[in-house]
Amino acid sequence: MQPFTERQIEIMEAATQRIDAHGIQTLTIKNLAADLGLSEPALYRHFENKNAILLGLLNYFSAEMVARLADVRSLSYGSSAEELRAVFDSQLRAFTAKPSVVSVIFAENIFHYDKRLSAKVADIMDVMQGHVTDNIKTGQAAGEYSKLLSPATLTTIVVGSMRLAVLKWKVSGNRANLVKDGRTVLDGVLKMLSTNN
Amino acid sequence: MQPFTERQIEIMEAATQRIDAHGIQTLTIKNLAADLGLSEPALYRHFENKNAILLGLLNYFSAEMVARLADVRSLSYGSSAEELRAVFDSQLRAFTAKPSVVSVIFAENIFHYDKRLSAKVADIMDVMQGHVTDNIKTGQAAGEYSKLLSPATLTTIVVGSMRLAVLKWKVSGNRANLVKDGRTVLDGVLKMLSTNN
DNA sequence: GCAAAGTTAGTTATCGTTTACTAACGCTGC
DNA sequence: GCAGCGTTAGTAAACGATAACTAACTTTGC
Repeated sequence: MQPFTERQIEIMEAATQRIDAHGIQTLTIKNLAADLGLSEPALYRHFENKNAILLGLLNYFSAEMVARLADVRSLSYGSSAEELRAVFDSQLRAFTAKPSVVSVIFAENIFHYDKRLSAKVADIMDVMQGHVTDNIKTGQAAGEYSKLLSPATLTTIVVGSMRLAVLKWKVSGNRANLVKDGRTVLDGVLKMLSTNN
Repeated sequence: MQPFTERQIEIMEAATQRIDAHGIQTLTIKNLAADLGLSEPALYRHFENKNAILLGLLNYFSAEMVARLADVRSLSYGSSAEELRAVFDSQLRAFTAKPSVVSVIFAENIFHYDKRLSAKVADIMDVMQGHVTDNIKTGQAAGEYSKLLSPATLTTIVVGSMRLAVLKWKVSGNRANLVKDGRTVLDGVLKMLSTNN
């Protein structure tokens, strides 16, 4: 989307960390300014209002994710399963590097009071599901995945399983190894889905 | 837990519906009182404070769910798969009957600002996972389910898939048929998990 | 020397909650 | 059979705290 200034990125990351650590209810301009060691009006030098910070941060993380996944998928893989592993590996590594992002990306409900914000979150979810559905269709066409279930149902199973793995990691206080645990779940799904087990 | 008065239940259901429709950010005493056609202080005749309303509603729905699922599982079934279908059938029917409850039961993040509230939501999630893990262990022991994957991984897959099915229904504005769509996903998982396909 | 980025000191609106009061009801005991 | 009394559930008005935001001034770096 837009190119953000350094200060804007600082503000958006501080907002994300606050939402992650203490919930959106505590995301006030006062708290956010204090987190950054700034006065409240200083924030308004960089964003028009509080909502613009939230919309900005969703656009910021969404753009990063779209670009990164496009990158991952532009490579060539020996099999559909291999590509799917690469996609989730990239995603789970990104979450591990910036755990607080998860609290904002997986947050259909906390932005429910604003159409634009909740639409953006739904949009991010659709991007991931799109990648998975593509992968499943290709894998089924190649005879690598079982055709017992429809791509739609399989997408729900794959994405749902991975989302819950992430949620469990979050509930554990990010103490678990998300890349490893997520890989175990994905391998499990692939094992059941594969035609040559 | 406690037996709630009729008025308390009215208040808790109004709060749940508001969270569902407009997000927790708009759950103020003023809005809630207006929804009920009452004055603000009237609410304090029935709950000590705003937090008690939220804690009360989580306890209220959690108790209903625990009792209902215990009931479902007290019956006897021809197979583990049949029992699992009955558990989720009951759960999805309950969600369909009271769609707003989902927004509050699936809300690890919106209660993040309060330990007691988020612990209660985590607790509710554990109850469901416990039922599923039990079922999977029994099904594996009976040779009905594949032993290729651990009960923990299979639980993540089953519960994760069903949660995403519910979330999709919610995002669709509850327009879809949750009982039917959820059943499709569960049947899909069971098909892959079953030893005699 | 000036634009960008910060400050102090306010604004108005709304938050959760309390105070003080009342109408309606059910139980006593004579 | 009803006066006296306590309880329940409501109200209007106001509380202090805090929300998002702004006007006006100062500092800073090229």
